[in-house]
Amino acid sequence: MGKREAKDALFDAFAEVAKSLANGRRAELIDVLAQGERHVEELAEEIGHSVANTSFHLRALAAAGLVVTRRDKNRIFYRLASDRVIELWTALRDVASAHHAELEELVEAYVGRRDQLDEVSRIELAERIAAGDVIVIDVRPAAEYVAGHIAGARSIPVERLTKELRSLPADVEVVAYCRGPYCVLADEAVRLLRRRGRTARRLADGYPEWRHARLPIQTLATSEVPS
Amino acid sequence: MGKREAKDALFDAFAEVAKSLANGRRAELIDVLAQGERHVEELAEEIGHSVANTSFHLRALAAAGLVVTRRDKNRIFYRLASDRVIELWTALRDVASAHHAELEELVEAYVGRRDQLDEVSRIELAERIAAGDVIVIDVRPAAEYVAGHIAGARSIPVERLTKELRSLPADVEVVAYCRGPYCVLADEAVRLLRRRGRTARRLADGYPEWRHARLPIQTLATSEVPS
DNA sequence: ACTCTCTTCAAAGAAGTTCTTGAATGGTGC
DNA sequence: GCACCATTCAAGAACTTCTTTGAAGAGAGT
Repeated sequence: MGKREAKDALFDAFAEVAKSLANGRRAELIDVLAQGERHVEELAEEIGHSVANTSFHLRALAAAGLVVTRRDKNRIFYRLASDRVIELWTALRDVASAHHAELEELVEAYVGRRDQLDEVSRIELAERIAAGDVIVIDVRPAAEYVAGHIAGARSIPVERLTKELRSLPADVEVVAYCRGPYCVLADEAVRLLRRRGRTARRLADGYPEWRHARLPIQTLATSEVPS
Repeated sequence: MGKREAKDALFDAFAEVAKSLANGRRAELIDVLAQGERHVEELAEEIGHSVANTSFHLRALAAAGLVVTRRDKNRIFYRLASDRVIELWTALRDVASAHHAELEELVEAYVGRRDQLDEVSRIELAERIAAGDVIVIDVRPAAEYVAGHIAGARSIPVERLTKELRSLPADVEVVAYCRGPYCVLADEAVRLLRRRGRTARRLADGYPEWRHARLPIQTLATSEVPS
C-alpha cells in the first residue's frame, strides 16, 4: 500500500467517526445518551422515530465506536463509549454555534427567547449549593436523574412541576437544570416558576457538562427511583 | 413550527457541521489548514485531487463555517475559521483513536512502527528548549513554517534534510516536529537522522497542538521565507 | 419446548454524496 | 479595454444513506 492510499485510509477512518454524527437523529441520540444509558424503545420515543430506525442509527453509532451496549434481562442498554465522546459532542456544538449564524435562529425557534431567563454558571451554582441558599431541581425524566444528577438536586420532571410546586419553599431561589444548553426543559420550568411568582433561573448548560467539570454528582441504584 | 420540527432543525444544523468533516479528503484539508492558511492549488496537491474537486470540498467546509477565505491579489487563501475548529478536529481524532481498534493498523500502515522512535512530549520539549540543550527542526513545507512555527525552531523541510545535515552539530540531540500525531514527516526525519548516527526524537504531536497549548511560537512575514 | 418481548435484519425507493470533465466567472495587471 | 490566471460552477455517472415496512432473531420466563 502506497503512502497516498495509507493516508487516505487513515483519514477516511477519522471521517467515519464524523459521519456517525452527521445526522440530526444520531446527534439527538448522543445528546440523550450523554445523560446516561437508555434502551432502544426510550430512545426511539426521544427522537420521534420508529424503533427499527432508531436501532439502525444506534448501530451506526456503535460501528463508529461512539456507543456501547449492555444487556440486562431482555433489555439492551446503550451508553456513550467514554467521556471523550461528550467532549467531541461539546466541541461540535461549540463550533456550530460559533460559526453558524443562522443557528441562533434555530435555537430561538426551539428554546424561545432566553434573554429574560437569567442563566446561572456552573461555578456560581456550585458556590450557591455550598452556601445552601438555593434549591436545585432536576427537570429531566426520572430515568436520567437515576442515572446521575447534581449532588443535592431534587428530581421534579417538568410535567410534574405544577403538582410539586407547593412543596418548594417560596422564599428561596430555585435553579432548574436539564440536559444541556440546547435543552428546553429547564426553560419551561423557569417560565412556569416565574409565572407563579417564584425566583428562578436555569443552569447555563446541563448535567453532562457539570459531571465533566468534575463537580459533585450522585447516582441512585435503579431500584430507588424517587416517587 | 412545532417543538419536534424545531428540535430536528437544530440538531440537523449540528449534524451539518459533522457532515462537513465526514469525508476523508475534507479531514485532510482541515489537518493541513490547522498549520496555517493555504490556497486552493497547494491544497489540491496536498490531498492528491483535482483543483475543481478540492474547491468543491473547500466550499463544503466554508458552508459549514469551518474555514474562511481571504483574497490577496488573484489568490484566494483558506484558513480555519477559529481555534475551536482545531479543538473539534483534535477531539474527533481522539475519539477515533480511542474507540476504533482497527485505527491502529491504519496508523501503522501509514506512519510505520513508532516503538523505537522515542517521542518527546510538549512539556519536555518546552523545558529542553528553555535549557538550550536541544535543536528543534521543523520538517514541514516552508510555507507552513512561515505561517507559524515553534519559537527557536529551524526550518528544514524533510526533503532537504540530507543536504542540511552537515550544518547540524553532531553532539546535540535533534527533535523534529511536523503537523501532528498522524503526520509522517517527523518520523522520516528521525529515521534519517538516526541512520546517520545522530540522536533524534520526534515531538509527540505537532505545531497546531503546541500553539493551542499556548507555548511560544514565531511567525514570519511572507517575504522572509528562509532559504 | 413454547410464548412473549425486545431488538435487529432485509428490501426497496427516494434522496443525497463524490468525483470527473469541461466550460464559465471574475479579479489583476498590462 | 483585454488577456490571463486562479478558482468556481454545471452536468452526469456511480455509489451511499435514510426511512418505511414487515419479518426474523435472541433471550427470559413459564
